[in-house]
Amino acid sequence: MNTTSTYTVILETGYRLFAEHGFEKTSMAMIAKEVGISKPALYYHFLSKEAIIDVLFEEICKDIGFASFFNVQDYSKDNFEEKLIFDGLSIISKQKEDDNYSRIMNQYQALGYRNPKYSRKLLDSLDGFTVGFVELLRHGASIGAMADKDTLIKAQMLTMIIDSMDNFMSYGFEYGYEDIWTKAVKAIVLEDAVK
Amino acid sequence: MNTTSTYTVILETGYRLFAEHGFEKTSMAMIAKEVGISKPALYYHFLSKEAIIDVLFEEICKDIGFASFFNVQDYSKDNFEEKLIFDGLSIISKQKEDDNYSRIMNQYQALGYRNPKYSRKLLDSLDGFTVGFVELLRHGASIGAMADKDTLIKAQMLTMIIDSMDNFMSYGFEYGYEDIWTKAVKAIVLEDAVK
DNA sequence: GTCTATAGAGCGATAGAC
DNA sequence: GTCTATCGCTCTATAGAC
Repeated sequence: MNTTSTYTVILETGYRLFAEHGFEKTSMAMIAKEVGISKPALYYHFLSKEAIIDVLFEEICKDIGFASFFNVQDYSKDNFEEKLIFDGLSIISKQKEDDNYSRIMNQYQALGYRNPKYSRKLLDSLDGFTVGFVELLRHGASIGAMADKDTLIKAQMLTMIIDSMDNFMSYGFEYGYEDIWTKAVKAIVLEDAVK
Repeated sequence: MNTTSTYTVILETGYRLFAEHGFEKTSMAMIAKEVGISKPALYYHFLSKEAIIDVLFEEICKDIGFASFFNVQDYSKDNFEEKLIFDGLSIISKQKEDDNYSRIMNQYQALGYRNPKYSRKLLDSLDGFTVGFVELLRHGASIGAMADKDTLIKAQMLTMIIDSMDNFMSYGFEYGYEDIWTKAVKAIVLEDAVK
């Protein structure tokens, strides 16, 4: 695929400008100017502004699946806790590389409040994490790495913490993310020594 | 104070319309029409659209302090864990009463990405929660209700979970919030039996 | 404090030529 | 596939009367 086609340049430019100024304050004229073409040329490639926003959304959603970060089959009794911590931290690392990501997602979340077309995919993505964590924790229980208890609640908790870390990081909040994730995982894996 | 003055009606109407349609898609004409006055009358009360948004932000920020939900002096050794769970759940309850709240905050977050005027207060608010939790956990340690260890990390974790629950709830995610919060608190209070 | 009327700018999108 | 020119609309904000 030609990754320097006008089509692709438009998408990359749109991603950057949308993140920087927001969907509404980024006009088609701004995108066209930044790409170096005229407005009608932009409309030749995309039927509307919404079309650009939607195609970008599709592309982003492809990359944020649970399976991109966690591979259940690699988890053994010996490395379970350690690997769960490591894979979670890899999400944090990826996040640090792209400042624009959270800004864009914040806007798709806003769109989702008013249009189920966007909320459905966001919910699916988060649900994928929860389902993935459930599977992972069940696997952990089956190999004796942790207790088989409250798996759904634990999975939901991990999902929320992952999502929240993204959020806080994008806002420049200087939290001890590595320590928080580590503590959360340890609390969940080691749980049930008490109560 | 006259709570049915035009000024107040404008703020209440703005809050509702901004939550429903977003800042950008809510025009001054829409607000004026909904309030039942003309556009210039609206401009008599507020110098600009941004002024309405800013005054609303001030009002909202007043209500979301840590101290509104947690009172450190009420926590004793006997009720510590139970009360921490209860007060956290009271935030969830409040959240459930106002669908508009998270939608509005999502937008102030978006504004904060591009204007420190908004991000500063949001960061202060979250920081207030972290500082409050640190104080609360230190108090818990001093009265022997929990271990005096990793207090900052624990406080940050609780802050993130509270914030994330708000977020997920507003999106209609049917999570076991009560159970998640309860488990998080227990994990933090009971921690250090191991490691 | 509220109105009618309007200025002035920017927007998404298109016509039609090349 | 790209251009110049422009349409039609909506927006924030104001002038000036009452």
